[in-house]
Amino acid sequence: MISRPTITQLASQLGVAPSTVSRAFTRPDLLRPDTVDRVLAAAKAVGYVPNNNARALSTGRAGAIGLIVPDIANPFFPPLIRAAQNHASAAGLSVFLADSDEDAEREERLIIAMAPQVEGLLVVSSRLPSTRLRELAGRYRLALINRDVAGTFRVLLDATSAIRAALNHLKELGHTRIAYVGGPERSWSNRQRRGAVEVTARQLGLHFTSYGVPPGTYEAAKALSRTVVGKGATGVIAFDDVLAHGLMGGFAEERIDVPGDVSIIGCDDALATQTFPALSTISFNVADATSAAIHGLTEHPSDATLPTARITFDGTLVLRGTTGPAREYSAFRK
Amino acid sequence: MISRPTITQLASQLGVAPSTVSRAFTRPDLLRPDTVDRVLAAAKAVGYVPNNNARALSTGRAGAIGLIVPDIANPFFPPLIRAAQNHASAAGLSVFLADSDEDAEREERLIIAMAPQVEGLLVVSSRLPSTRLRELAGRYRLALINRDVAGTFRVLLDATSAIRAALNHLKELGHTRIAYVGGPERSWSNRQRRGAVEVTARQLGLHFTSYGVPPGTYEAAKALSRTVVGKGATGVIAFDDVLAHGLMGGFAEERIDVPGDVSIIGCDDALATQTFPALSTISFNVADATSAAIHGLTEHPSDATLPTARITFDGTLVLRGTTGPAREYSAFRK
DNA sequence: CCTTGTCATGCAAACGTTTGCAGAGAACCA
DNA sequence: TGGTTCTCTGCAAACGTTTGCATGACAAGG
Repeated sequence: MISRPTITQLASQLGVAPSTVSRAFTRPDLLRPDTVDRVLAAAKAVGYVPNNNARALSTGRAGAIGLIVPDIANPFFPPLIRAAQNHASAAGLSVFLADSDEDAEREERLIIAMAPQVEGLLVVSSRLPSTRLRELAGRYRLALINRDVAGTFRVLLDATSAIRAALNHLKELGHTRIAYVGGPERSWSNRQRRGAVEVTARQLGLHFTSYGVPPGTYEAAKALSRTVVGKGATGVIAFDDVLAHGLMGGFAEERIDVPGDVSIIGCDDALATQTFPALSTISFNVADATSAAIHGLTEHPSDATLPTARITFDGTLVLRGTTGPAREYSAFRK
Repeated sequence: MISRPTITQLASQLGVAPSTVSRAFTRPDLLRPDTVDRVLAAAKAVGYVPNNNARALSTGRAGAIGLIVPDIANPFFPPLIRAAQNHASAAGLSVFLADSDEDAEREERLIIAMAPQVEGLLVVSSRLPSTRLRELAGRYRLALINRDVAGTFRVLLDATSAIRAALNHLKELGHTRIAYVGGPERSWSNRQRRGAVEVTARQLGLHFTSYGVPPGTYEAAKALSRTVVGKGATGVIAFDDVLAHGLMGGFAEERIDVPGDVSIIGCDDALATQTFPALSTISFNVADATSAAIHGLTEHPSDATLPTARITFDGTLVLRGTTGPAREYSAFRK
């Protein structure tokens, strides 16, 4: 910014060719070590920084990746964003972040606008229909996270086994009536988790009810809390920690004790211990998953779309303070 | 991506000059309307998207701004980030996001690395020393948010008047012993808020104590909660909602009732009603502040640093459920 | 019919890099 | 000494735009 030195100026100042300066940065192995030192020292002295745009234009590589999330305010995403930043910058890439605001059309516009400007796009928890996504993945370099579309490159956080552990745990505590409180309908994670709860409940002979909170907000979950417990569920699995937290907020207002009256397990481990009692939840290694996705983007030739791949990471059940022995069904019913 | 059409190809296909195609996008007023239509239609048909890098190289304008925040996971920032996205894209700019991780050195490295690649940098809640910041602002186009450094372009969320209102409110409720629980020491907001609480308390004849939770985390605040109330404060102002929430978590564990035993007011209005009882707090118009900062970046000639400016937005006290009449000091002391 | 002016478009240079190719020495070997 | 190989560096073209200037067409005015 503000008319910075160019490679040419630096070169003439040093009495070498521009290409030599360039190579000092990109292929130092081709130069005599002391030449490299000389160039680098001069560069530092005058504050030379390579112009990324010129570089991108010349090499055809953008030096950046895009990251699209449905809702940056959802606490699940910041750690993921941070991981993406770190892995990207380790690979010499910047990241463009965009928020689709849970809106499929906006998401698609973002993909189309960003894709040509970057080396690849990390699309997290896409709200687009699978067919559309497959089409886009055929045109652009997309790596999906938490969306299982056949024929694409995707990395998935799989809650299945952790949910099985969760329901086993609840059953051991004597719970027989289980509820699942779901989030956004377009969310693959939501459908996957609901399915896992349902089939596991059936296998274990537990009564299962499903609720939905499409907006996926704290408030909406809170508003639902009375219903959930009124129908007799004593063990509830929430789509994510935000909903779990919302349910707990509702319970608190209704003087329903957690875990005395009802046990609750969240998902994502995004709220850590910011809940009282501390939330039992399902934890994922988000950093590894993000790393895998970025590797997919960077390790494949940049002139083609990504290969088909399906990489999964299992979640683990972490028990904190919101699960406890079941109470008799009618004992606390208001 | 994946060998997209260039302006030249599109031009020869249409039988016009590349410059005509270029102008159809950038200066359509110079062309005959039907020419513009023809070009735009053809562009859409072949999926032509202007290459931002080439454009940036040619114009010298990067088409992007940078955004640096200390901790993306702090709920204060996502709404700000979102606002930045929206305002930037309205101005035809993308945004590069970076997280300094509360680390001053890392922040400086980020500024130096990003500044040359963007049209300007939004530095939010900087942790750098003022002198350093002033120096950087003299070299790069920086707009600071929530950091008051003379001689720079800065927009500030000013809590002073809201804090005065808060303390008046607490006094009316009968509170005489006020505590401030601060956050990161390098944070200007923290120092400003602490100062405001201190002078207002003095003016109102209230007993004032100050605490600090340098990491600024929920856990740290929670750990401090016993101390705060043990020393007799019945009214506490927290640096931000995260800390307020942490304190409430601690109080809940200690069976200290909010607002029965202690009243608490947060700041930032970032946790909305995600707390039980709903948190009284100080709310800011973050979107407007962000907009002002971005305007600063975009409305000034891009070949110079930003003019000195100091734009402030006042916060407003929003009372929800965490403030109530003071109890006798010893009445609930354990 | 000539001049002047306006409007729409084309030409070509420039933006700051990268990189294939070529050339200059130096070093080695016979 | 002459040839060969190697190492290092320079030259120049290319990447896809934008934009100042030039040009041609056409209309209006005299």
